[in-house]
Amino acid sequence: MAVQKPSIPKGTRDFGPYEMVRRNYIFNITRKVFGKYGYLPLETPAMENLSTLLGKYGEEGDKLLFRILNSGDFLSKVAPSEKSLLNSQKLLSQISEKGLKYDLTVPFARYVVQHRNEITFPFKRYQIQPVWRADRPQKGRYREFFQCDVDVIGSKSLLSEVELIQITDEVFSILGIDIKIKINNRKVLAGVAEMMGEAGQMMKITIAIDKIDKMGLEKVNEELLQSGIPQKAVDKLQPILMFSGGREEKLALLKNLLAGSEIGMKGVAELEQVFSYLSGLNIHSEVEIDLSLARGLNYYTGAILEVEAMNVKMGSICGGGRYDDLTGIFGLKDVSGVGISFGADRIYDVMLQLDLFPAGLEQTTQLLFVNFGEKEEEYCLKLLDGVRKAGISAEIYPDRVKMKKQMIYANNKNVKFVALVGENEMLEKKITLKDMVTGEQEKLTLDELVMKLK
RNA sequence: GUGGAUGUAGCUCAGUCUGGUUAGAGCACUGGAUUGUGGUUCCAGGGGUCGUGGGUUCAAGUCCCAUCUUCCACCCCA
Repeated sequence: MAVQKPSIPKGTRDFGPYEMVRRNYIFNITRKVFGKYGYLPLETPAMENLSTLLGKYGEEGDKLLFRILNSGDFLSKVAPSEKSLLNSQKLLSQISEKGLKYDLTVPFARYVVQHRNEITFPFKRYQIQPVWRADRPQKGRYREFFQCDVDVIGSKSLLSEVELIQITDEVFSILGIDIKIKINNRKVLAGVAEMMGEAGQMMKITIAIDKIDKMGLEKVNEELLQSGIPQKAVDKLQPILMFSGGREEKLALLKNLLAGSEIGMKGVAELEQVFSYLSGLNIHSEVEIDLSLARGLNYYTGAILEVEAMNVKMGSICGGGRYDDLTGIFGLKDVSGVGISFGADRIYDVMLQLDLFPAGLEQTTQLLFVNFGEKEEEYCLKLLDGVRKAGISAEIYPDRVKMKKQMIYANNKNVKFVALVGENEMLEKKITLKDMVTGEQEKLTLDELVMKLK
């Protein structure tokens, strides 16, 4: 058989020990903070039935789903008339019924509905797992990446929104990343569309607001007109497009503009309530109303959140929001949820760029016993046991090879101390301990060594 | 999905424009200087289907086409 060059699929990565200790550092911190706020862990399968996934993420999302081919002779059951390439959409639905999960929120909703009788509501869970998207990879975008989700489902209280902001603030403050939390509300966006007389065009309008910084007022207006929105409606949007000012002014402007829209006013009230709760708390990060924040996932109905890192160019590192009826599709009505998702891979990239990982994360072995030979091996094995029982991570070099090789091993692995036990030490019942940083060495008893390293 | 760049040793890259002996460097690796001492130094050595497939040519790492990979921008997103 010809030797083939090993490789992994586009947009996926191996995580070596260097990456893993740093990734675990992030995961451990998020887990700890989530737990502190009363969230419990959950895991769901890597794959879901396509019926669970399709239609939840918009048209774009459906395209980005990884589909899994049915097992066995998957073509045998397809009618010959549908095997033609022209029929690919129809064909696809018959040869594939499972897909890799696209996010953690939809499988979570599925779980909640399926287990509704075992769950005590409000249900607070966190979930740290990989998700897959068939996107074209680029900076900070992977086809397999990890999300750390926290959600609370079964409560409409805005305290949950506030709690998510607190969690976000705490996690990033521990990690050392300066962030800006951007908040908006789908009800406000719906109100804006309603006020323009274009209630159905909320997404189009929001995308246009989003482009104002990049393209400028004229181009945005042009694009709106081109996409079939009448001049009269576009005119009504101008105050928002041309707006500049702080949070208070923004809220005042919205109240004024959306006075005729019940849903819009509700959204504004929600925003105000959240900020009122926040005002009494000690939040380090900047929290800003961003009217251009839309978020593509079409299950959001209330607050929407996004986090971006300051001082570094990277897409959003967190995103989330409230979904009033995600469980409705699976047959459980009137259960509102809200959650936020931490993008572990982007957070990792940001921390690497800003050099925020603490030193010494990968040091595992504190002490290495050099292997001098058969008798020494046996003797060291007992010492090793004693050292480990004292809680010190230690190992013996498994092969009786040249000392130089063993020292290089210790050095490359960042082992802090090396124990040298040969004939002399065995007679004296001592251990020669070498400090790999200073190069100094001294003869100690086992007890003295344990005291020193503990 | 659209547009642009990229691919040469395990890694980072030179060589490609202007085709012509045996394709180079640094790092890493192996052995030695040093048989109980690593991280510094010195010496020696191994390692390449030049991403893959096709074409042009007396001759292709170098020119042409296709394809894949990675990266960047757009779209969208974590």
